[in-house]
Amino acid sequence: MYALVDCNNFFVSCERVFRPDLRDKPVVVLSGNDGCVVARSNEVKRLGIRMGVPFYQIRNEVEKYGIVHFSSNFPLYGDLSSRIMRILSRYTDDLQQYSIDEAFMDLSYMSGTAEAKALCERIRAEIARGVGVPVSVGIAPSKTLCKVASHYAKKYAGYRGVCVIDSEERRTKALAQYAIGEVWGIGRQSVARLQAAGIQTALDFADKSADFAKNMLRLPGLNTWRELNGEDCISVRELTEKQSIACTRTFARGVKDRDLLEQALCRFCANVAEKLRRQHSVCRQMIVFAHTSRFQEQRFVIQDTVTFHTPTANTQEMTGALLQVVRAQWRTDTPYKRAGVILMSLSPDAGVQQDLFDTRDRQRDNRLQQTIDLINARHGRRTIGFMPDIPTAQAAGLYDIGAKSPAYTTDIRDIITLKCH
DNA sequence: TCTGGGGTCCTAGGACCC
DNA sequence: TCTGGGGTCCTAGGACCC
Repeated sequence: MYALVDCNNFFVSCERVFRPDLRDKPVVVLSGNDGCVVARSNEVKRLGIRMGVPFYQIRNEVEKYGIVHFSSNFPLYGDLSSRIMRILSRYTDDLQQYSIDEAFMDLSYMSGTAEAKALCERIRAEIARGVGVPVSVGIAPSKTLCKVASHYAKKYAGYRGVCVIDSEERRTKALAQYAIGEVWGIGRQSVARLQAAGIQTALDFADKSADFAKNMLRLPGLNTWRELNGEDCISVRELTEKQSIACTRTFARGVKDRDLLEQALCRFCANVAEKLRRQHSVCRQMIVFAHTSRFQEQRFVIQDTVTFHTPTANTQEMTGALLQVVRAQWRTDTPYKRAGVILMSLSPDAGVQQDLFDTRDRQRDNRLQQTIDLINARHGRRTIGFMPDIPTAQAAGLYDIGAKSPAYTTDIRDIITLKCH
């Protein structure tokens, strides 16, 4: 038996924690450069504004209904998320965090679903009181059914935030009203194929044979089919050790200056390398890219995959390789709109295979890197680093973040002040 | 004019091995 | 003219997720 704890309209709810005046107002949170809508309050959902729609396309609605918008503030969301996860971890030995705003709790130690439901109601109240974010809970024997249950918990106020699927009758009733495209793991391509075969609801699919599911959608589809039929067979990888680490950005305006592009990429590189070291990994491959707008007819691309013979987590070494790529492929007068660094083929930093012909003094590199990390940990991020880097990305005009809320919980300068009279 | 970012898993096909 | 069988590993790309 699992419980899926899922935050309602997470980013919007985070903003509302410190802006209670917006609790019943229409609110959206936007992606980078205030490009697209990535979170909507219920009021906004009711207006029919779709997830992912470009913000400029809803200017009229924003004006008409007084929709309040925020640029995304990940330090805030990440911090509130970890507070919620900490609460959840007190009630299970096996907490599987699936994303920033949801986690599965293994509740098989509970005696029955009534007990589990009561516990989840308490957890829900504790999170509301301790963090201020509303959550919904779905309880069921498989993760896919938990997703279905949490959907109903959100949709119908009568559930008071906790919905349980614990009998054959409840399962079939829930799946019969559940559109196939809403099922976890069934995306657009799969929906098209299934609908062509006459399948409309989750129950239509669950009632077919295992062979049908496998032939239609391969192994992942078969697993979804099993889960819909109550079998627990999808595992969620622990979030702690990443398989790949990326930092990519779209620039508000095209970058035509090579120095500026190099500075931006070097900062991305410093970011990913830092994350890599924090999880005690090294990488063997690094993808570096920069390209022009994907909405333009003619596209120009800088892209290369660098392979490190000796896997590394050293910012200096990675930065050097990155600059070589940019300098080899750079075109003048090309407005690069998006760029990024992606690290792949990660492995633990203990037990790195040495290269007999390695020319770098890795022990020395590591001592320098550790010292830099130590200084930055003590005196703040990017107190020192490797050139080229940008002192402040905003100063360089690379991004638009006009409506970002303060870092209420992660920067002492942004802490709220209470005035008591 | 303006159109995000960061992940995972699976599969097919090629290179290579004996 | 005829041209094996059974594997592993790696990679690119697709599909999907939030």
